[in-house]
Amino acid sequence: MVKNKKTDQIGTEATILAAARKVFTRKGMAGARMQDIADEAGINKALLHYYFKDKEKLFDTIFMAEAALFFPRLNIIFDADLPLFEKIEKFVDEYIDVMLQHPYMPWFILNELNQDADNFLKKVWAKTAMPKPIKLLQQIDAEVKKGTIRKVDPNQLMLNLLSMTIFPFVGKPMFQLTLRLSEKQFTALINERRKSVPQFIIDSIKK
Amino acid sequence: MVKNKKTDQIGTEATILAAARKVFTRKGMAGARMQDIADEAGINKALLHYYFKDKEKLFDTIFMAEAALFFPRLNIIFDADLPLFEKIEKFVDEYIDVMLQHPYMPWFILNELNQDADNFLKKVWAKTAMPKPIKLLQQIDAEVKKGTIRKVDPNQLMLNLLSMTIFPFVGKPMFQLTLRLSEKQFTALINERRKSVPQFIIDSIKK
DNA sequence: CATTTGTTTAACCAAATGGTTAAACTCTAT
DNA sequence: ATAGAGTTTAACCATTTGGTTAAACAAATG
Repeated sequence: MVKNKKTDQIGTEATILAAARKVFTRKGMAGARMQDIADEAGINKALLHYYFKDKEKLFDTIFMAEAALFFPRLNIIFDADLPLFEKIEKFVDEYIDVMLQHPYMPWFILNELNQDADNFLKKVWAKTAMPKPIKLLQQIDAEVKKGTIRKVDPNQLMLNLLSMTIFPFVGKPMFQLTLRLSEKQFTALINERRKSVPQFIIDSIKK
Repeated sequence: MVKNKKTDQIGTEATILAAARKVFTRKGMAGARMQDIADEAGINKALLHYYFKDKEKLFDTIFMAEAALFFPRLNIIFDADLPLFEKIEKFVDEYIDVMLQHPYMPWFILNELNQDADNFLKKVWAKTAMPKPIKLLQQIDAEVKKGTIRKVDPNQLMLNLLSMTIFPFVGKPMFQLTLRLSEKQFTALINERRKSVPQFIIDSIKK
């Protein structure tokens, strides 16, 4: 048996995965064409099926791998033993990190969730970890009761936090067009948000 | 020539459009099946094509009609002659209105923008009105300079405003699952946002 | 050199899908 | 009553697409 071929195997496999990710992100699962993926990867359809049995398998492979990256990290921060403000700062900063490295993921995930939430639940959140914001919600509630922050509905604050962190990635084309931002300008704006979003939130809720 | 048939014609056409909207929203343009739309509308494929030449035509009809509802309204608020805080309040309130009436639209629009921004530009924003937030941006800038609000980057504030207003609709399934909200609870939460979001923003930027 | 794995080429198949067609039936306005 | 619009039925066609297959080639390992 040959072993060193693995180098190439992994190379090709990675190429395919990257290509597929690109196409799936642009066109969605239904809109993506196996031929497009093969083209994007610079290989042919036969080889594509040599590596991945079928479209669904390919999709799931990508999706699960990426999803496994996203959600556990969420929970670690949610449950961390940190003061509220620090937790918010950390959340925004870390999540912008992950998203800058995988800018297509939010869209990917929302797409799946939107099309078949139940399936997503079984397929992804059963195997990785469903986001469990309870602890953070309780923490907010506690701070409100202690009177250390303004009276806010924890759910609303959570919605705001997630919206401001995630949405710019989902609505990127929209923002780029309406605010007339180049790629660089957009990334710069996003990076500023590591500071500006927590600042914005804290300014709003601190007494 | 018969004329009164129009009553039924409009009835059927509207039924088709509603059905198509539903299916397109769930499955996206590529994933939607004409047969599904026909079924959803309680008619047959032949009749579907009797009313709408092809899938693209049907899609565009829906899309343009809805988009024409969305964007002009945006600009009216952006350009309105109102104090900043009131403008923010009005924006959030009105947009939640439109979105509650057309909950699928944000997703629809983002989907299109994500798949082919250039095409969207030509097809939709050329014919309706591209969002032009300049005036609001300038207004924010002016307030900062006047010293009536905290020093904020207008672009960042704009991102925050749009994110908090739109994202809950886009991420609805995600929020419903993670926050364990029934349909009613979710709608209630959204409705509270008419007040809570402007409040949140104003609390953050007012001096 | 021979064997194995990776890869291409090119033809092919079956299923799904968008779209068409023609004939017949229903209803209603005139 | 009749003509035309709305509608159904059912068969049909062309194309796209996911996926397969077989033969041949490349490269490297043993």
